Amino acid sequence: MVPLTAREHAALDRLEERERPLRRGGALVREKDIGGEMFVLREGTMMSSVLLDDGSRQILRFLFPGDLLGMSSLAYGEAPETLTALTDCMVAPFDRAAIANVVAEHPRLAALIMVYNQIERAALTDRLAALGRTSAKARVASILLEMRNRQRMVDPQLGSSFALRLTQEEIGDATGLTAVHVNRMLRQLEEEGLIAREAGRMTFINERGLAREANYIDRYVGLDLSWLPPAQ
Amino acid sequence: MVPLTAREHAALDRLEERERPLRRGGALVREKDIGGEMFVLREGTMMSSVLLDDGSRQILRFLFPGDLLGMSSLAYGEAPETLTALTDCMVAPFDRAAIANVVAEHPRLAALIMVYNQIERAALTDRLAALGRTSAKARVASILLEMRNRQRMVDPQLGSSFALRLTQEEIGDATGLTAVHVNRMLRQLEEEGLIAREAGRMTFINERGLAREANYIDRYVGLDLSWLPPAQ
DNA sequence: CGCATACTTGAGAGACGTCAAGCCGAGTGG
DNA sequence: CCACTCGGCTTGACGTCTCTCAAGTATGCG
Repeated sequence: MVPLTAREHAALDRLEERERPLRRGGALVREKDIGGEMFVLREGTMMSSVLLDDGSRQILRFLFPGDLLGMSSLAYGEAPETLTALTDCMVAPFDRAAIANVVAEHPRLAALIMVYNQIERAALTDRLAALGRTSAKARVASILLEMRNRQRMVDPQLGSSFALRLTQEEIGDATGLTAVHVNRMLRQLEEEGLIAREAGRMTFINERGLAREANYIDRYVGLDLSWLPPAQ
Repeated sequence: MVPLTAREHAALDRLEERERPLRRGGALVREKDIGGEMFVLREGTMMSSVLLDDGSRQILRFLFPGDLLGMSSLAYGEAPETLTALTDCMVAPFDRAAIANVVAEHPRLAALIMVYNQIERAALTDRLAALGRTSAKARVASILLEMRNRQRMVDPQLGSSFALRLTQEEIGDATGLTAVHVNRMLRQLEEEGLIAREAGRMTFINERGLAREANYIDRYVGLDLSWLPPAQ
């Protein structure tokens, strides 16, 4: 999005110099963990979630390569959310001192982290509005669009057919529904000719109609970075 | 929270040098507004909300003195949310160049803005989990606790009795409920001896029980700022 | 081949929404 | 001072969306 200087590139490379693999299903951070480590997701798909004390789970966000994980450590000693791998992943851990260094030495990178925070915030508020004010069908449709669009940022030639890689229970935990009802909503979307499914593969038959159903907004377009401070 | 240097104080004062009053009910920013102004809320209570295209509204967050408003301008050219005054307010506008200057000149203040973003993020994810996975009664209870705790940060001697200053419709728009159902939930909380109400005044009779009902977490405690870079 | 995990479908229940009516207090204008 | 309106609160009856429970069907894996 923004051409970086050699010094900025070097600073980012230092954040990512260590690598750590993570198995599908593995937890990178659990709620209330202490340690304050943060990560760059390099490969794979993850999710962040919270557990309520009746045992139910709310998935907050799906994470894709390039995302920053665990930034809540900047404010809290205990992790407020769990980070789990949906597929085999590679992450690059770094600590808060590394962020302190970036902020002190690379103001433009610090500003880009703030931009990242705002994009994530907008995505969270979109889901908040979806949970509060839209129907089950709309919420499921919006998860489908979100997963495809975010996968497409990693693989730009991804078309209208893709591997969702979520169980119906995970879709339910993201949308505030039960797995049973997610199933019914998927079938309805299928019967209405909006999507098709075969063996975990999802195909958008009528993407326009799906987006209309879902009220979906892509928060990775419409960015305006003209204000960034000069590189240093 | 953190003792600031004279230079840092001066930089913050520069952000707040202009002041602008706002009447109860007035809109400071509307969705899709262009302009990218941001604000510090100095006095009063505000809310941020989005409108869905069926006309329903979701309130995302309530805002209190000291809060930063409209930071989404850091990422977007168009405002993604509306900012409305719940009471008469005073705000201090600043522009993105001011943020660029803070980031370039005052790394520790930049880091504090990141901390602020993470606190806000945690509050949003709490509400997300509440909407997705808790009952109507729990959501209403959690709004009551949130409003009291945040008012108490402005006025530390505020006790268990306070002016809520929200209509039942506003509570509904924040919790994803109808005003009618909010009314029923308030009455239930009252009948269970958790709260009392008289003429817009709310009193917590059994705060412990209310917090248990609500699953409420105060996101302004448990902060860990030990990592901040040195002042410059 | 047996087991676990995920998906599918039906029937019935419950939480929350919709519609409608009435009430109350604060302005406001005659 | 009194009608009048208006926004907000309250309550009942009824409808519907989503959940729960339960059973059955793939699919993959040791």
